[in-house]
Amino acid sequence: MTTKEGFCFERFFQALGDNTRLRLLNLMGDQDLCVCYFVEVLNQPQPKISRHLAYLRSAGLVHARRDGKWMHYRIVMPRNECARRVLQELFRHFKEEKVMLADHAKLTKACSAPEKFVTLQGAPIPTPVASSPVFASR
Amino acid sequence: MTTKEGFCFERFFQALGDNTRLRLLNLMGDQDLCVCYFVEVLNQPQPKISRHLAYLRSAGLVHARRDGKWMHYRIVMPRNECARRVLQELFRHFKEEKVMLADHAKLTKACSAPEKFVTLQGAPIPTPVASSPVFASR
DNA sequence: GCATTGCATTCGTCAAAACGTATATATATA
DNA sequence: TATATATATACGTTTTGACGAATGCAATGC
Repeated sequence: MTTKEGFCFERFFQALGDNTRLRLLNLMGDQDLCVCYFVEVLNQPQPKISRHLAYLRSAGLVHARRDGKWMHYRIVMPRNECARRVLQELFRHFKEEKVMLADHAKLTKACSAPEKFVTLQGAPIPTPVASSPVFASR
Repeated sequence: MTTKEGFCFERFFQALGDNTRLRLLNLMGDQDLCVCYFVEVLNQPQPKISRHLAYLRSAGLVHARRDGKWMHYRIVMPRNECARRVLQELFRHFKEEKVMLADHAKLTKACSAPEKFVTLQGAPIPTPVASSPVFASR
C-alpha cells in the first residue's frame, strides 16, 4: 500500500518506531554527521548504530555519503508532503524533549572540541544541511 | 523514553506502522464504529481485525466501549500536541489516498443500508465523535 | 436453561527485527 | 606491502509481531 508517488507510510512509521532511530534522526536534524559522533553521543555499540542507520537508509529516510574512511549520514526529506510535515512536527517536538536536548548538547560539545573525545580523534566536523526538517517552514 | 506527560512516541509510531491499522484508523476518523463494520469494509478475518484493534488500544490510540453485544471503537486524540498534529496530518493525507477513500465509500454505503450486508444485520449505526482528527482545527 | 450472536483470546507457526559478538571491507597511512 | 582506522556485515539468539484456525466468553433471545 503506497501513494501514487510510491511512498509507503507503513515503512515510514516503522522506521520512526524505535527510540534509537528517533535519537539518530534528532542528531541529524540539520547536519551531515559521521558515524563516530552517533556512537559517541548515544554511547552505544558501533554495530548497533550502523544497523539502525542502515535501517533508516533502507526506509529512505537518510542518505549516506562516503568521505574517505568516514560515512556521513543526513536526513532526506520525503517527497510526500504528509511525511514531510510529520517529520517537521517531530523535530519541533524534539526541542522540548529532555533526552533529545541532552543529545544535542552533547553533540555540540563534541563538535566544538572533538579532540577531547577518544573516539573522535581526526573525525571530520559535521557540515550543515539546508534541506532539513529543522529549517523547514510552516 | 517518554515525554513528561508519559507519552511514548516509539509505541505511537509502532502502532502506525501497519497498513491494516492505518485503514482501521481511517475508518474511525470521525465516528464510533462497531467491529462488524471493520470486518465488512476491510473484508478480512474478524480475529485479525480484533487483534489489530487490541494493539491500537494497548498503544492508547483508540478507546473501546461496550454496547450490548457490540464493541464500539473510536480514536482517542493523544494529549501530546505533536502526536495530535501527526494524526491530523495523516487524516488530511487519507483524503487523497485511493485505498482510504474507497474504504470510506464502502463504509458510507454500509451505514446507509446495513440490511444489504449479511454481516451487518442488526448492527448499530455508527455515531459521530466530535473530538476526532478529521474535525481538528489547524 | 440453552442456543445464538458478536467479539476476544489462545495456540502454533512463521517472519521481522533487535541485540551482542565476531569478522569483513574499504580507505588511509606508514 | 603491511597496518591501522572507520564502518559494515554476518552469525546466533531472543523478542516481537502477524497470521489462520480454533476456542472462549459475554450479552441477547428463545
